[in-house]
Amino acid sequence: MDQKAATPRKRATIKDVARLAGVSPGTVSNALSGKRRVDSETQARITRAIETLDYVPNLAARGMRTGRAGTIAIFSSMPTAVAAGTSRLGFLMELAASAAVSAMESNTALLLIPPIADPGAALGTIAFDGAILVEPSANDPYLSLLAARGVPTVVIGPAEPRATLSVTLDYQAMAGMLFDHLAEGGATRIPLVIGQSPRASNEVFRAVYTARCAARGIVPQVIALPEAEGERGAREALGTHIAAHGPPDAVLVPIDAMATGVMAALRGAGLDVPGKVRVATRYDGLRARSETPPLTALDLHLDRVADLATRLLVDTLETGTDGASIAAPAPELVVRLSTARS
Amino acid sequence: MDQKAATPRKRATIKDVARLAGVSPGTVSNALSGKRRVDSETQARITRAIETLDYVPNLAARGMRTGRAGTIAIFSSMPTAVAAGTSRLGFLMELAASAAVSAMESNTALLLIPPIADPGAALGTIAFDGAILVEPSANDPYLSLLAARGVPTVVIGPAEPRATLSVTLDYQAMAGMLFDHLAEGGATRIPLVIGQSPRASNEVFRAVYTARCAARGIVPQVIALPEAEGERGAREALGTHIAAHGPPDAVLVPIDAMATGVMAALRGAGLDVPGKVRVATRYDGLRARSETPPLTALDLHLDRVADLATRLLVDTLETGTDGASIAAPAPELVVRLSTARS
DNA sequence: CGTGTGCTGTAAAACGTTTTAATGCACTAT
DNA sequence: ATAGTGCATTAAAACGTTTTACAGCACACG
Repeated sequence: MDQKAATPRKRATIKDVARLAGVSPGTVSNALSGKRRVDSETQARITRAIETLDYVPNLAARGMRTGRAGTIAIFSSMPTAVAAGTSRLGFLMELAASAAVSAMESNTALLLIPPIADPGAALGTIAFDGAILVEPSANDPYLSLLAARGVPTVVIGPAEPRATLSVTLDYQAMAGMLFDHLAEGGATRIPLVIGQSPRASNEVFRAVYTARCAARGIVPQVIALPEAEGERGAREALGTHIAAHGPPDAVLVPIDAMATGVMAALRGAGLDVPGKVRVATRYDGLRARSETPPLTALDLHLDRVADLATRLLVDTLETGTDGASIAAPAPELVVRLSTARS
Repeated sequence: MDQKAATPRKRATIKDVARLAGVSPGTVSNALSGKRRVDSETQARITRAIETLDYVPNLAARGMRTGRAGTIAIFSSMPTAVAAGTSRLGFLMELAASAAVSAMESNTALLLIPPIADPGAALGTIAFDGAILVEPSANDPYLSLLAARGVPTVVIGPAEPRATLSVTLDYQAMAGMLFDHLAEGGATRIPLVIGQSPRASNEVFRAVYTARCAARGIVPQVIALPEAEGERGAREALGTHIAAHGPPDAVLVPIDAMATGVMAALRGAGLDVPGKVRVATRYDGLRARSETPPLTALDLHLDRVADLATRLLVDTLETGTDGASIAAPAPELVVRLSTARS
């Protein structure tokens, strides 16, 4: 039964095809790419030759000539890789999955680049024509590296002055929707639990939060802590906060890892959700949904966001035009049990 | 402020480096790859030249010479792309995320290949050295295509005679663990809701199920339906089943989309989970966890599975040795509310 | 002295495409 | 007739590496 390993025949090249079809390699190339007309009769001979020889073009050679790799890369910056962990990964993966199919529709393949220790060195190892950068932080190392290498890059995230291409997420709207939803039940004690790093997301949420608090005449309670402490940090911080200031009516906690901590703290304090306290977070991912009760969150339409980003990128690559900035579709509130009306 | 677009300087080539360092291109190549010794003093001159010229190797050219693309691709076969949808996607993405970091550790990038309409054509468009194929179906088109192209492929899934490389998932163990867990409460009416396509997963689950039913002297109730009907199909099928045969004690429903349908049917019939009926599914993903109540499932250790597969693949690529088959780590039961003891 | 033997280095030949400039060739318009 | 105009095709030059075969040189060994 052991089939002898088929002779490792050298793969047919474009020259072989040309010879068999009785034309020059150049003509075969044109027939393949459609860059110039070739007579329909020779066209036919060529396709026949391709079939019989089972020819498949050598992409490295083509790439060398054209200077294109036929791939785009999706990055998540995330210097503190480990801390962010699965939750952030879900966000990225949702984008990646959609980007992959959009890219494929444009005859481009998607490279999934995990957070890496030495971006500078690694970038030289990977061939790609353009990049999608997900929620870069304040002054992200990737952004400068990619710019330095002259790689067209579309940023998914906050409006980023350094980026020529972007699909901008409206953190303002997100914060507003979540806050209003929590406040509309008449809540007056609504702490904001948030990361303290200088990401746009943190800053905007904080700003909107304080503004709306002021508008409603309720006193803001900002609990900022390092992202790295995530779940545990949020649990402890909210615990001591409750001890000091008494129980809240609601909690706005954009980062889902922290939301888990918040839920634990509330359970610990014997505060029923949503009975006593209503809770909402930002990203409607695995984490928000597997909480008990599941958390109200935002549908950010990440599939469409990824699709927009990918199309923008490949368009730019193809036309060579200069950048553009597209707004992401408006987020939608997904009301779950954690904010159910009593 | 508007910085004039930097002159689009042509990128430095290895020749430029050679010239500046006063050596031949060949020597630079050797210095870079370490394939041959080069004098430490010239080595130093070369690295200096590389830095001042900001040289970064042209990967297409290198790839053409070496015949290596520096990438591996991860595929999910899934001809019926849409039907499978998000749930299956989660499974794939979990693998992909881990594979991406493992690959990167081996200086390889991971291509995320979505299900595509015309695999045969598309494969010629993408450059990769090896492939990871996730749960290929009975006679998967990809498997033959990849084999025909001579691309080393590791299969994650059932033991697959056609594959020389694989990380095998133990469906037998999975089915056994889930069944025993459901049966151990003394349940005697335990329908199996399952897909009817000839995937190994379906077949093994069915076989184990009937065997264990026989062992316990309980009568098997197999409800097989097309995967494509997924959630809705399972809901309707279980509904009519209950009408005909009365309520079950437990339901074993490996495919998570169908599990959602099963939960709906049970709710419809007024059967409390886990009070009246206990339910378990296979993949512990978004879907299982966001069910109410969340479903007992299996932790398949997909991160380790992906890591094994990736390492196996790059090892094979590097050493050129022949295939091997590795067993995936044993699955672990994750007991959730859907099978809580009353 | 003559001959082997390491050690660094080089020149030049690939690798398989795409692209550029040129070549016929058949027409049409003058 | 002559010149001009497309059109389909071709020959050959790139593209930037790696690799192969060879050369020089110093040194040790007989």
